[in-house]
Amino acid sequence: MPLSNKETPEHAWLERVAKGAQVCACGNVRRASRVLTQFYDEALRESNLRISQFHLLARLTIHEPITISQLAEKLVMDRTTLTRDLKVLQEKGWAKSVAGVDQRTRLLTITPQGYAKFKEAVPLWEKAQAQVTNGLGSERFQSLLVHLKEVVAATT
Amino acid sequence: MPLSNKETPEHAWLERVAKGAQVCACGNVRRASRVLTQFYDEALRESNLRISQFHLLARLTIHEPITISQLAEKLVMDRTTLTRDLKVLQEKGWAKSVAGVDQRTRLLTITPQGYAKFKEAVPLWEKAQAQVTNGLGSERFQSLLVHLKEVVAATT
DNA sequence: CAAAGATAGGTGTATATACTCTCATTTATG
DNA sequence: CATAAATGAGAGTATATACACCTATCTTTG
Repeated sequence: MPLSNKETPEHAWLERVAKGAQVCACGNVRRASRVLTQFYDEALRESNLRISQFHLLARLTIHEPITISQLAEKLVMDRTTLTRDLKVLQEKGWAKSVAGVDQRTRLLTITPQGYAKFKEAVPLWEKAQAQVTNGLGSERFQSLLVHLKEVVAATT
Repeated sequence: MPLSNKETPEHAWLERVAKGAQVCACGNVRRASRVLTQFYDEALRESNLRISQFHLLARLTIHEPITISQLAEKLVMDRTTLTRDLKVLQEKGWAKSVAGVDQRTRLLTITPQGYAKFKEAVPLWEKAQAQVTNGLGSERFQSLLVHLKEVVAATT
């Protein structure tokens, strides 16, 4: 009688390795990313803004006018991803882009409606952020931020 | 002469808040998720497996046979997302699903080709994982994992 | 200054993610 | 036992993400 998959030494080895993979740095960060994104998205729900869009508007507020490539670098995000994300913001009237002096570039700015939308979402974000920092405790939260920056620096 | 956007008290306040938003737990985790996903995807490139697919195969190895909802819960992932992710794995012949005794459920299993693909990617994953743990140092890496689990627990 | 190289950006394609709605099946209830 | 409530899963839609490839513009170099 042949061994079933679950009984082979091969499977036993694979299963042991697979359990080890549960400490994957990437897997754990991706899981946390899913959970936190849902948590913040829910908190911002009534503003009709997603947390990813909130982050973009915050960056535009600080850095406008800025080119797509420059903004992508600040967000450590692929340039073409940012192009698509910004398309949504532009369709909603929260951001716009005009050609720069260098005709190859597009200078991004936030619109008055974008400012208003960002301002509307700020207290909702603050509430969510407070829940997370209180849940972890200030010390562990600071530690998490530091470690995340370190892991980004170590793999960029 | 009217004030430009950048000169209004309103803008100054928004800019100050936007800078504060750079400590957003969600934003920092999402950024780390992008960076780590690219890093691990690049490491797994020659196996033609993405890190997300590697995680799914690892989970199937451990838990098969398992229903979609049960697996989604283990991954802290939306059920409908998992349905779509698994569709890709099934098209590539690495996983399959059959109806369970309860005719509403679909029982997921990994195929021999799925085992082979997972096994092929293991050394590539190990190398990437070692680079991250060495880059951070064992102590900080352990600390990061603990904090990520805490933040997931605090917001789930 | 014209041609080669470099740079900024967009498009095609594929995958990942989740919410809402719908359908099929199962379980609970009268 | 028939109907209502609950449950498991898929489809429609929208957004996020990035790689490979392409085009337009600018800069460098002969």
